[in-house]
Amino acid sequence: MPVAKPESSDVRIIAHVDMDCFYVQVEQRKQPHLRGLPTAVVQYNSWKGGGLIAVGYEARKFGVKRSMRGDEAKKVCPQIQLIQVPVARGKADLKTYRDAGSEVVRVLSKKGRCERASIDEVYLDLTDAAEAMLVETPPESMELIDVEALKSHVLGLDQEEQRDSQECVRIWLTKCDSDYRDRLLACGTLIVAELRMQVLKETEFACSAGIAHNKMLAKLASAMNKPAQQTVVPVSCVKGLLDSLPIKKMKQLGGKLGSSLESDLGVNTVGDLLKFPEQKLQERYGINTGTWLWNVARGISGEEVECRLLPKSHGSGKSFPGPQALRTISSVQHWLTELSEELSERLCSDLDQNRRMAHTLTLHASAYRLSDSDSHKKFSSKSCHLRYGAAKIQEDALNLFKAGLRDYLGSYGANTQGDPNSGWRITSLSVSASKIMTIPSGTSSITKYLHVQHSSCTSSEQPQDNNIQESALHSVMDSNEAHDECTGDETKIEHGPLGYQNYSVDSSEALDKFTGEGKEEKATDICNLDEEEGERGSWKDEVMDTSCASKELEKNGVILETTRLPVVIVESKFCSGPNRSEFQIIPIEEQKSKNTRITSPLCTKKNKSKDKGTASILRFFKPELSSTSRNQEFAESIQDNLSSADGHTSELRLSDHGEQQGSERWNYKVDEIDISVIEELPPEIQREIWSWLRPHKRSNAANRGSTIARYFLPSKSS
DNA sequence: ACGGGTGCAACT
DNA sequence: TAGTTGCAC
Repeated sequence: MPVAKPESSDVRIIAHVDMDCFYVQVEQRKQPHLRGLPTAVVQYNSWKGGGLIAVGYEARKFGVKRSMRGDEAKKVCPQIQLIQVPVARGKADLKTYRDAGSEVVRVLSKKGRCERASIDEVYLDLTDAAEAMLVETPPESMELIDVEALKSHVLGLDQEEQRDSQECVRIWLTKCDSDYRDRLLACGTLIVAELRMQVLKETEFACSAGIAHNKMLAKLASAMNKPAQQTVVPVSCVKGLLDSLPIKKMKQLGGKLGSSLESDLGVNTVGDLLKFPEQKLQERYGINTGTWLWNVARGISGEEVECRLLPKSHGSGKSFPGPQALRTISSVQHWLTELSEELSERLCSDLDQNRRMAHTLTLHASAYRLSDSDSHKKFSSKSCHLRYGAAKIQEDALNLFKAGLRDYLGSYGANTQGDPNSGWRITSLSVSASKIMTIPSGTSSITKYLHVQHSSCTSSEQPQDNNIQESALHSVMDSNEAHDECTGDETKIEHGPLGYQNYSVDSSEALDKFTGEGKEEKATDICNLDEEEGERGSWKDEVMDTSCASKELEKNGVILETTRLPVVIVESKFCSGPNRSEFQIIPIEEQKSKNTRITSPLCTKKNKSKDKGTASILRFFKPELSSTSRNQEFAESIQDNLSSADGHTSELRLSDHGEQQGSERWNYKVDEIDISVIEELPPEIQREIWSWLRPHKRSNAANRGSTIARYFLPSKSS
């Protein structure tokens, strides 16, 4: 349910930019001969011609609608060009469109705060830019106003009836005695026109935009004149706009809530909503939603434009309708493999391009039982710590699925052994990765980093918010290395040739769910780091703790399980410059400072006693191995696991045992920026790192230029 | 047997 | 928190 946020009294200039039939444009750019032809993008051409997911404006004239099947579209528009969505791994692959969306964001984010709202929509907060323009070059001082701005639709101007509507707009834009808010809006209009032209020039994509004082109105406006046009909402016409607007047109009211307003309150337009006192709305829909609705009726929306250019999660899913429903574990396994591979590839790109890592893997499924056809859905989603590498994701996803299936079949006690025809069907599967966090750039001092990180984390009410951390980190980061999430998507070049390609992560508590123990048992596996402990634990304490753990590791040879020093090896894709150090320590932020679950063998007797399997990473640490052979093995390991998917991704799958424990709390990565940071570490750790890194460094030229980095995490045991 | 594939946010 | 639900494109 929507929630009301107080609207600040300060005037804001917000734009909503919406790409016109985006997928179609992407295809038309790829195949220019399609331009001007009725075109639609379709996925899965097999059943009834596939489903349309985007319809070009030429095709719309024929009555072609989104959500038509390809066959229907052909009926109403025989000459329609149906372009299929690319298919990879047996499923639709939207990468092309995602990447095209990033191109647009790159242009739009140059001016003002930018929020990527979806694959083809962006919100901009242009307040600062508009204010600056009003001071420096107000519209009335301009000799020439671009025609694109003059083509704007300004609500309330009656320009549609005017013969020279552009002249009307010019007058409106340059009127210097109008309301201050309108004057700012005029500046926003000019800025947005300019931005849209830039988007067109740099990407060849046309877009529409709405310019208003808040997101809600901007969004509303952007849809009013399409394609390739922009609409402005002056304050004075808000009421007129909303009065007769069907309630369901409002964002968030297109679903059940909107229907409820219609049927329960007889509200058909936003104007109708004005009659209801806030209290009445609250009584019916709760305090938050009630207030939100009351605000909606008045065009009030305090929602901020978030500074976010990158998605907060990645998912890969597929549905299996009707007869395609999956009926065996092995078919589920097959599809989970496909989905996991796609997800893994996207995670690797994200890491590579944006230095971000996801921490949670979630599996969603839909199912039904043959016995009762009403049993659809309710296949509970399951999540676990995310381990990188397609094989691991697939393995974990399968286990999550099995857990979900057990839940699903639950009391029916049916045969869950995966044999066919045990009465269940799967109609959709998806794997997704969330809790994505930016890896901060190198610091000159791990210690400093930790102090800052620690305090900023623990003082934050919102552990999810990494802006706080980011800004805190900037204070200790080399300025030229400062990494701004805000521009993370678009400033990769500024990160230099560095890129993180692949790595294998430590371990995860994922699988302990599936080892047969119930939840009670699992609870004992988890050391909750409560707030106080988290804050008390000093950096040194934590490191010492880890170094002790790492000794234990040496003894029993179970690195990932016995030390809370999970290792990540990262191969740099662009690791180019000969002058560039190959080894990097980069601290990885971990946002959760409170209640972080640490599943370490040091705090669980169960884990101590099991997991005797040897991680393959260990090979690199075995003292009897010469450094050369370690290098060799390392290189081989990389090669062995090279994934050929796009020719420049590869995956390291270092450890492959199924019962890993531990979730990182703090991670530090060895970075080229300042190798001396290693010297800040306790001697035990230093020795281990150097023994491992030095040979590598020397032989690196012969070693395919791999950049290697280790993450390790001192964490305070409870 | 379906718009599918994604993604977000609030709620519990 | 993990898991659910709703919404949107």
